[in-house]
Amino acid sequence: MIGCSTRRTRYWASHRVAIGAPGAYGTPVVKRYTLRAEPPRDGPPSFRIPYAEELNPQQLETVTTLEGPLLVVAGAGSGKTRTLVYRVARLVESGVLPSAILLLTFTRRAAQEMLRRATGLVGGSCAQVAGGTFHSFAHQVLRRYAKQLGMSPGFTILDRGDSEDVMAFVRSERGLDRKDRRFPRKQALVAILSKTINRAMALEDLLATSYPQLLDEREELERVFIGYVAYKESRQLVDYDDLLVRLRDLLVTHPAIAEQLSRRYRYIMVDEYQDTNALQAEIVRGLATAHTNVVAVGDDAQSIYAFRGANFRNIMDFPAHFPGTRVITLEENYRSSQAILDLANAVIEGARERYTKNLFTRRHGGERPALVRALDELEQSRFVAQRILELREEGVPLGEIAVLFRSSFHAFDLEIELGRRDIPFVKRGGFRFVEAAHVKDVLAYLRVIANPRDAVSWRRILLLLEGVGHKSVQAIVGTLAGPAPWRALGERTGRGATELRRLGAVLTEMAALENPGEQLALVLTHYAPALRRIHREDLPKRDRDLEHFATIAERYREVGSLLADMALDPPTDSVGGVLAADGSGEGIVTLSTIHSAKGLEWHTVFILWATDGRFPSMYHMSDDGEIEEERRLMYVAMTRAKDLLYLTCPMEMHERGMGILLARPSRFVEDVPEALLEPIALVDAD
DNA sequence: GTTTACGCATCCCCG
DNA sequence: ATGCGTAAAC
Repeated sequence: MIGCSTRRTRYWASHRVAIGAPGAYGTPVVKRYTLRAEPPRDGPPSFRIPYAEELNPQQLETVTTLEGPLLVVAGAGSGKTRTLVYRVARLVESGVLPSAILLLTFTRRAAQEMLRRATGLVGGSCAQVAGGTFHSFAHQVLRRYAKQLGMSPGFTILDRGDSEDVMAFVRSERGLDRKDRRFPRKQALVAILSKTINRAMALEDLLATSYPQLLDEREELERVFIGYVAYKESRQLVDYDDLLVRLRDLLVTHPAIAEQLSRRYRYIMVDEYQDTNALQAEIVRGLATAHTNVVAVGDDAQSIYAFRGANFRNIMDFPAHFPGTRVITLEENYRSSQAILDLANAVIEGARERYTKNLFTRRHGGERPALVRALDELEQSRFVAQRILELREEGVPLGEIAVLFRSSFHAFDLEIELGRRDIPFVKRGGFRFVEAAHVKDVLAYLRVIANPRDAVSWRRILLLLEGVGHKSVQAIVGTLAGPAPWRALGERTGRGATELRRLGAVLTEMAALENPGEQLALVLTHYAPALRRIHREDLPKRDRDLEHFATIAERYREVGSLLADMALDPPTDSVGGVLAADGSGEGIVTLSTIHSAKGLEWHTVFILWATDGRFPSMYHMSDDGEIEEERRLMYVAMTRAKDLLYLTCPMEMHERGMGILLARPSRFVEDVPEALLEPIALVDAD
């Protein structure tokens, strides 16, 4: 059973009924037979790994407590990943089948990395361990049980841009896009709906607390959202939130399936628990019906995804949902020097709310973190680039250096400077290449083959045709039917008939192929003229992107998994500057948003734009909760550094519409005792 | 019905 | 600075 969550679940289920979803009524009563958990086995197992020698007492307790609910509050750099890796190894060494372990992480890369390390430890393969993000796990389960849910296994996953397209369509259908009618934009609509779902709030309550100016529009908003849900439902479209909602609903309305899943995954571990939301917490509870072997690992001081509906109080609530939870706290930091930790601790101590632990380290001393005041952004870039070159001279490999920032665009100028000085770097986070218009176009062709009812993609590829606009698209999409609707395209007459015939032909040819690489080759040939006609600027770059995409596609044997990965785990790295002539093995500099740097560490870390207004960002200074999240973000950024930490602070900010503003250092470092920071002023050589 | 040029608001973090 | 909706031109 779903335990203590039953009442709330019912509320949500009936809330869904209101917007046209199947309800939770008539749930059959299932008799339960509890199987004993494994192990115990006969006699104590013998372990190859000397756990007690390699782990501290708290880590050891985490690793050896195999049964029952466990909450691990793990501070930054406290060996959290290491502990999880050893726990997987311990389970396997204890005779648990790898396929009975479920490891839910924030990115798929994190899961893969942990399993790789666990495999190295136990000497056998941990590849059978189920792992990934909540979204990818939900996708797998929904595909497997699609039939019972009345879904096609080939359902299409909408990314945020797709969701916005659908929302814009529904919005204009209701005549809300006229200028005299003030109504939220598509991005805002998607954000509002998503928040009601991820925070489990009624629309009215969300509006009252977060969007009071929209209270008068409540009924119209509700109608738009109903339209949005209906549009998706009739076309086998599933957005990110649907993946979680449908998995949760599956667990509630199909107890037999929940039981089956729970018996299959006897050992569940959830990483980064502070960044899960109410819905994800409910999924965890729904999976733990046949047992309570759930480990939640997280750090309330590192919660940085509230904007996505995450709630760090999930951590505090965990013991209430799982009676008998053992709580273990990891407070020893193995990563950072004392000087860096002192600063980070001082920043987090300024928070309104007390967090659960204080970090300490045995790495006493260390160089004081520096606060570098630069005149403007150009000077900041010059300082960072020059300092990186000096560090390299001093023997710090480029791969051990990272530059972190609040927002992707904060690094634009630095990227130019690094390129000018031939410093190789990779940028993570921010704009992703699958979101570029030309890549989305190409993906749309593959998507209509996989799901012929995917109207979002149909609209996209039809609009590419010359002489076809919104009205014609509407008419054509209305006539599409059956399992291979592209066959009918050639039969249309009038404007754009030739183009449509060409499109019909290429889709027919594609449908006959199985291999994603071959399908894509056809698309690229077909798409080339449209690309040149529509996206005139940056042609060479766009060509390179598509080539890049082709090499990715060739790695897949099946289109469905290619499309799912592009939506759920898209490639984020875009290599800029000069590629490392990497005979040296010294790696390349990492440029990353702080969000994408979660869980990583470097010898030297630069934090750009530690300027009030940029960090904390101006858009997040209105309410206390948001400021607190910015503070935790700063804490996360600082605790990525092992030995050297530089905060750079340009004193001039260029703000849209306001010209140049004089600014102060971030309030988070201004409030800190002076002794913790080394102030540095920049002086020009000439 | 389709395309394009122009004024307006909006700029982040992400699966 | 860029992308959106809207109005006038093709």
